[in-house]
Amino acid sequence: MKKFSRKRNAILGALRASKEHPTAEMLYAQLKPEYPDLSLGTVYRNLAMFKEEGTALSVGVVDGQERFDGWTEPHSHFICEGCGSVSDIECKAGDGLCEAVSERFGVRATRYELTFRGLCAACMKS
Amino acid sequence: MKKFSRKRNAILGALRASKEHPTAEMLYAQLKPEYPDLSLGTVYRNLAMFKEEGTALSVGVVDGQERFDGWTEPHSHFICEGCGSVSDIECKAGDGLCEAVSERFGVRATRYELTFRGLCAACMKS
DNA sequence: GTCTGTGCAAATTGTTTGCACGCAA
DNA sequence: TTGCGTGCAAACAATTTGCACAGAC
Repeated sequence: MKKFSRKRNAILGALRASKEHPTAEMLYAQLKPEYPDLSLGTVYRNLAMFKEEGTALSVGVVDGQERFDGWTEPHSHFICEGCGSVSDIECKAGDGLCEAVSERFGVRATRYELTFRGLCAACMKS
Repeated sequence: MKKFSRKRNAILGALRASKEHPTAEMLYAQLKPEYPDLSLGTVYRNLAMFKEEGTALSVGVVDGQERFDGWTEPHSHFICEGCGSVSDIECKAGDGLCEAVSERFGVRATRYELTFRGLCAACMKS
């Protein structure tokens, strides 16, 4: 039976409140002041749990660190190759895409990720 | 000035010949018999170089290991969450997508990745 | 009291790097 | 001969894990 935990709650809250698609370290750094005895391992453990149960999802690994997203509605992402920032992209391009792929390739595709790469507005200036 | 190297050539050849979107370790294991003095570091170094110059590209990190692709024409991927296999998906969905995203979000999107996830045919049976 | 959640630090693992030597130009 | 390419092993860094204790039920 899964029990309540104040820290787990705080981690999920911080993840959902963030728009920067944070890494485990970012969440840890952000929560550490309020929870001085928080441990990085706990952040990793809970993020893995969220991902497993679908409460959160992974945007992928950017510059060697996994980025997480607390917004689970279908949407796309833009990753800046200059500064590594990740932002949301509204893009309702592909309803029925999974069905089409599943049928055509003999698999069961349950979801897809559409990720754009390039330079963000800030990095375009430099 | 960049010089020719027999091993680099072999690595690129093996990558291009493979359909399994191999990891650095997979390529190393495959080439080791023919090149007994091949080193894993060399495989990593050359893959990084290929990625940098656009000769090859990264499919992303699957189960903690980066998967590479020697086929650089635009196409999509299917990743099986059961066995971690990666396969190509023909999908010419989005011409003009980058332009649309760039304009709408004020960034310069130069490419995008469309990745499906689910279960492959083999894993569906179990 | 029982059993899940956590801190802590050590262990693991994919990847990178420094250095001396090998090989292409 | 010049200098890039490589083997090797050590270094690194993100993540995982074992264990004893804390906190939720």
